[in-house]
Amino acid sequence: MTMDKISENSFLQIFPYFKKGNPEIVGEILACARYENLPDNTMMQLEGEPCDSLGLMLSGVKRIYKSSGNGREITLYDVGPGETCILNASCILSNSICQVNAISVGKVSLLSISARDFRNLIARYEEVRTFIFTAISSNYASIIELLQEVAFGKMDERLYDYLLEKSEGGRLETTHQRIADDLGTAREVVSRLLKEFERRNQVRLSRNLIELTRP
Amino acid sequence: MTMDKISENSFLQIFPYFKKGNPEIVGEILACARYENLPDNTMMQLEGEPCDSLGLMLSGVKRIYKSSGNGREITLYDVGPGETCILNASCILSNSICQVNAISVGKVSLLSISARDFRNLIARYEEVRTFIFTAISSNYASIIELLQEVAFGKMDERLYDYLLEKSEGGRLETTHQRIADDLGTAREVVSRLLKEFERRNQVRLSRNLIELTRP
DNA sequence: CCGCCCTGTGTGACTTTGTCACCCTGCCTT
DNA sequence: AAGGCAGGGTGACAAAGTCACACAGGGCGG
Repeated sequence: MTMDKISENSFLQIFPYFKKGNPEIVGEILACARYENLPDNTMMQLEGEPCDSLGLMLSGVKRIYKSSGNGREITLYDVGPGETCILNASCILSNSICQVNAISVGKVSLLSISARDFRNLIARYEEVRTFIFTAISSNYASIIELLQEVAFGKMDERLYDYLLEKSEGGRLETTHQRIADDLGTAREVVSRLLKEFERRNQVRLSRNLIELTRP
Repeated sequence: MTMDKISENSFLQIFPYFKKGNPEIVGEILACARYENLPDNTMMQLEGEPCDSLGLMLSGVKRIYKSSGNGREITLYDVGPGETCILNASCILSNSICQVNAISVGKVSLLSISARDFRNLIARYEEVRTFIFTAISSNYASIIELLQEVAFGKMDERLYDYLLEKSEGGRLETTHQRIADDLGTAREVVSRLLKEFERRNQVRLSRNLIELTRP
């Protein structure tokens, strides 16, 4: 699906929030938005750079993460279709520097709105403000939960929860490194714990694949 | 200073942000706010309870923290005079349940605005929205920084930075437990590291007191 | 004034997690 | 066929969290 436009209808499918409320908003948004297609693994934001635009995700996933500076990473959250990255918005509204990195996971399509247009929209439409406020709240909640997990959680539980959440039909195709980068730990730790799970017959391991024995 | 009212002028001293912009706002805020005085160590928010009002801090400090459920705690941030707790605001705006605990550190005075009145103010005044958006951004930044520290930081560095930040004239009157609760670690860890610092002549320790030798 | 108690602190032993330094395997390329 | 490389395994040690006590000193009731 390579296109360079999107209809009001398909936009409303993905962002149903805007169905209620002033219908002219959607027109305004589409008028100032630029449609973008990105391949897998494309950097979308860089720590330390200013944010010049806000992205409304149409399809695919944008992973927001932080780097440790010496090889480790941690995923803060994912932004999926119908969502927008709150740190991105917050960065624009406060005219500050981006604190995190963002990268596409798989192919991504999005509507990009310039910082100026976004400030304009938010000043003019109550609905846009509420949309952002709602996103902020739910995002805040997930960040606090992550912080709590990192501060107090045990790695084995966090890993097992991760497997349950990410696997489909008891299967998860990924690498240990990828998991470590999501959880904010080291690859060796993930490998060790997975091996331990295998000894307890909770999983079966092979290259690029983890199978849960009782999903 | 025990009073049950506050003048527009003193309000503007503490919240200079509202000096520019529509002057009627301050009147509106004061009209719907209730003045409150709280003693030290008073619970101001409880995890799991709904937020019924927003607090504008006038004096003192409100500590926002999370508990692990088995004895440990971590301080997310402090809210001082001229600030308002963003999680509090976010909770009201999204009509959700409070995720964190808040407690007064020392005597506190504040203006309390009911959830309804706050929603009203934010709907009507651009300035109020900007005030909140700005607070959100800076608060977000501090939470992300904390998360990064917790995920990747070394405890000895975090502790030393804490001592530098919290001490006045090279002195810090507090208990090891208090420090541990701020940093999100165990008391024993703090005690051990401080002892280590003492062996290296970086600090002198006595009951309820830590002195930096080269502040 | 004495003994008790309670808060704050010190410490050893053990577990969990992170780090470092390798190694092996199987697949892909040349 | 040889070499390179991504993914994974492992041992050894360091850093941090947990558990179980021990001890000190200040305050207080008797």
